[in-house]
Amino acid sequence: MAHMRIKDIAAEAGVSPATVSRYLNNRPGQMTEETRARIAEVIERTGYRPRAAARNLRSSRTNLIGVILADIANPFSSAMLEGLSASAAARGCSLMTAISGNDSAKEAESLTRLIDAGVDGLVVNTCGGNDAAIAAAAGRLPVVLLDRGIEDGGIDLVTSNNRELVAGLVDALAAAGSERLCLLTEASDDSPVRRERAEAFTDELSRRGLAGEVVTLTDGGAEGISRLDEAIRDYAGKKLGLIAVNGLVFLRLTEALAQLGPSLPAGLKIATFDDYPWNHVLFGGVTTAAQDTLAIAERVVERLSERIDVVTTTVGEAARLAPKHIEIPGHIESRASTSR
Amino acid sequence: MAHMRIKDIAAEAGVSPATVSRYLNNRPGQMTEETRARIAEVIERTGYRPRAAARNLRSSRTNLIGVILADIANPFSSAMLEGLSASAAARGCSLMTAISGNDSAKEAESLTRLIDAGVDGLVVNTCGGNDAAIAAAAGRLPVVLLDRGIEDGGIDLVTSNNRELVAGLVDALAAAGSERLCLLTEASDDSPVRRERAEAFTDELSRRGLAGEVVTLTDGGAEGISRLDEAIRDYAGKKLGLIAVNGLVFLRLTEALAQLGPSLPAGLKIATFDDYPWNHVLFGGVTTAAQDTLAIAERVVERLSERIDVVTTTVGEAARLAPKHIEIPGHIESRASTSR
DNA sequence: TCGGTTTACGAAATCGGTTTCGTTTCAGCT
DNA sequence: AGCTGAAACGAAACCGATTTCGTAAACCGA
Repeated sequence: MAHMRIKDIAAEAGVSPATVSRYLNNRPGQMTEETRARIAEVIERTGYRPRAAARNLRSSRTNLIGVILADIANPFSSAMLEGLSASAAARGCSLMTAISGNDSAKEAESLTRLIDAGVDGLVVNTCGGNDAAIAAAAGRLPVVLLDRGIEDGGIDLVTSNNRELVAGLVDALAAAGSERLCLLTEASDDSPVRRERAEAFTDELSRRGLAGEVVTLTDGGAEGISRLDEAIRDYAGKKLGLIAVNGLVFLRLTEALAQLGPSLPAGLKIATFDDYPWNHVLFGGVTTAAQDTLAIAERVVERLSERIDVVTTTVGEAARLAPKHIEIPGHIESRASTSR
Repeated sequence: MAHMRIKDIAAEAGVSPATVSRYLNNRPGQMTEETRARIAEVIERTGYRPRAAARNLRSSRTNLIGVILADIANPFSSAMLEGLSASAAARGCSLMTAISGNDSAKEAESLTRLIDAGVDGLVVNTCGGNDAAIAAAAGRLPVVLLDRGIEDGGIDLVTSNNRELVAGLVDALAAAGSERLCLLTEASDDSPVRRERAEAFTDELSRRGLAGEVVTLTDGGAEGISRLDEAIRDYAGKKLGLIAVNGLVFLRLTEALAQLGPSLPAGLKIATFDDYPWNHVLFGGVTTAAQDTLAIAERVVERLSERIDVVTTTVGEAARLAPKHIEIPGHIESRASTSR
């Protein structure tokens, strides 16, 4: 037979389609061990697979999770995607992905495209500029924000414990003898993550009575680099410690320092966020605040599943889950760049 | 109204559901400019969005493209994903992604999960071990292989023009004065890509009358590195040139060379495949065979779309498209590591 | 003016599952 | 035996679009 339908299976097994459906979804309406076995045998023998579209239509459930990522070039994002994929698969769900490439318009378009496709829930690593649209989406279906929140609040958010990680890096630099610290950021990146890290940084400095500041590199290589040189010169002889607020800033920092020579100027210590592969290699190893991407992904999917279950179970508007900010601890990889 | 259905729109516009459907899919059966406008107005006003599941069921088309990636940590893969996402979106399709993590079992599972979900076609960057399953899948729906072919053949394959890229790297090294060349590979990687590059490498050497060989690093850091040291020592004083067969091998090479100092031993030249971000930084810039990931992605989606159209259009088994191997030219980024 | 095509559109079947609402059967209890 | 309640299952409605088929009106050339 070209295409088996549930009624064919039912006929073959001598039961009704309803019973086969119950079997497929192992529903509470129990069935005899014998009929169960008979249906199983027929399905096994014929290699029958239920048509997802039909199932989706009637049950208005797709087992699809939409994922919108801001920047897949960022290893954080790709690690996240792998984690999400695994966690979703473990729950029998597939991922529909869209990449916004840090373009708000594309992000908005992805939002509607995924919702129109009927995803059960949405994971959004927003690039910003769509707070209203995201809030609206969250009103229509479960949404969990990944790494970057939106102003509104009211939506679940899963991030690393940035304050702790910042403290860890400051620790490492201080222990390595740095007397003044700079947190390097980029002008173009005004994300909540960057802001949170910057705040935590200044808080941490004042808590410890350390000198330092947040240095924003303007975009466009040359200017940013000269700005950096300046910062380094300013502190020359004062045991400077640098923290790159993310992996991209760290790369730019590396390029800038390259002209000063392959190893760090005496007394200069470096640390960075995001555990990129090259962190093991550059400067003989850079001390890194590593995020636990797998754990983050797992929590995101877990949380989303909870919400999806609530939506499909609850009748009224009661029993809503209160929005949470879930923080996943990361850890510090101490490497050569902060050895004494 | 809670959920608008097409019949509601039809009633509101004073036409039949069939006409609204024609409007939604702008079908050949033309309609009056006036009714078109009336329908458009109602849809606009009500914010109606057709239910994808219903549409999928009836038309047995989902506008979904399944993507299975072997290793998302590889920047090649993430760049590819971004390209695929963009190309698919341009055709009104969404991506369903699965990450096999180079695990054959997961790949097989992803294969059936995506097919069951009803994707219109499949892009597979296989990790190997599922040739039969993939060939079977290709018999049931359009499949395009990405970067890695399978033995069978008979399935479309899109790759870079590896032979040309190998020749380009050999060129660069020869021009930089290298007298003996090594292509560094890893034992665990027995992919067709690696084999093709290795073949092209030896062909190219003999064509030019250059000395050299393929060196396979055994896996597990220590042993691989000692093997590399050996290779380097063997050729000491003979102007050695090294080519890393891919970005991961290059990273390991870098670690191994780190103990020899931050800059290259005199006379040692290096080049690598895959334009990773750190290639700009390490050794002051590494000459790289860069693949045109965007072009590859575009061709993959284009080819898949062709096949999908053929499937949904053609009645009989006639008019099949012959399988093709499409090669996309890349280019060589000359950097400091191969300057004279 | 009249047969023959198009064109614009509607009625109803259809896609293939799930879900609701019975109905039958049978064990357990009085 | 008669009653009750639960367990096992079937009949038929249903999800919301698309698609086929048919028809009335408009158009067109002779």
